[in-house]
Amino acid sequence: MREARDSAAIFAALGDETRLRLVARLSGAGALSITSLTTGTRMTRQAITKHLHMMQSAGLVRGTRHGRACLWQLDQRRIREARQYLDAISKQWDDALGRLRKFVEE
Amino acid sequence: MREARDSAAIFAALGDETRLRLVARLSGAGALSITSLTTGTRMTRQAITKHLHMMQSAGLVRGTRHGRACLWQLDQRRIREARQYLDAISKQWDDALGRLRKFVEE
DNA sequence: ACTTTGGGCAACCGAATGGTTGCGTGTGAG
DNA sequence: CTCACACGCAACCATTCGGTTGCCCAAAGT
Repeated sequence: MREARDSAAIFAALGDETRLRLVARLSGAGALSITSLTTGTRMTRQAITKHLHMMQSAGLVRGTRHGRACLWQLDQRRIREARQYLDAISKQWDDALGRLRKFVEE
Repeated sequence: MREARDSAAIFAALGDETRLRLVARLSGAGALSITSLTTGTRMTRQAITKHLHMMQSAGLVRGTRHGRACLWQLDQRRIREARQYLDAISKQWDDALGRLRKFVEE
């Protein structure tokens, strides 16, 4: 199984309501600037910036300067990694249930 | 899409190395007591207890008293919910890419 | 009956989190 | 050129988090 530390970082990055909303928004819009991401959040631009940097250090998102704006977009690979981790957990769980059933039957 | 708050709680519960290890262990073993979960962690039993309670309040895990031991096991539904959330994000992302491509082509 | 063993509760602690404000800076629009 | 706009940086704050210690309780083992 994948290293627990890295996966934990991804999940931690997703484990905040504000950040999850940002991810949802980015997943539908492609790339957005910080100020446009700030509108509708009743939070400061700095708060959003912090969240974005946090997600970037987790590899969930990346931002590129474009003129005087800074456009941020998802990096979908990490999302896939997280999905795979959950898949592995589910599979292991199912296997364990299967073994248990087999054990009970014998 | 599902309420962001609940999903964030699930991801937050998964977003810690210790807890993720507990989940991995529980997914393979079925049901374990607190002390048996503590062995091999170089942490106090109380720390593990706190993590378990935290995960329980997120719906990830549930514990039932059994004699003087307390057995904890995964609740796989929340893991599925988390997977579905990530699936939705991925799908939305793919759709957005598709629209972008279409837009560029026209 | 006495002692181990598995666990709960509460207080305490340092460090990280989530958020704000204030100020400085480069870029682009008018 | 000038000014507004989008952003970065740093300090600061309250709260939460991850973890420990100490004490106590009840269930089992001997």
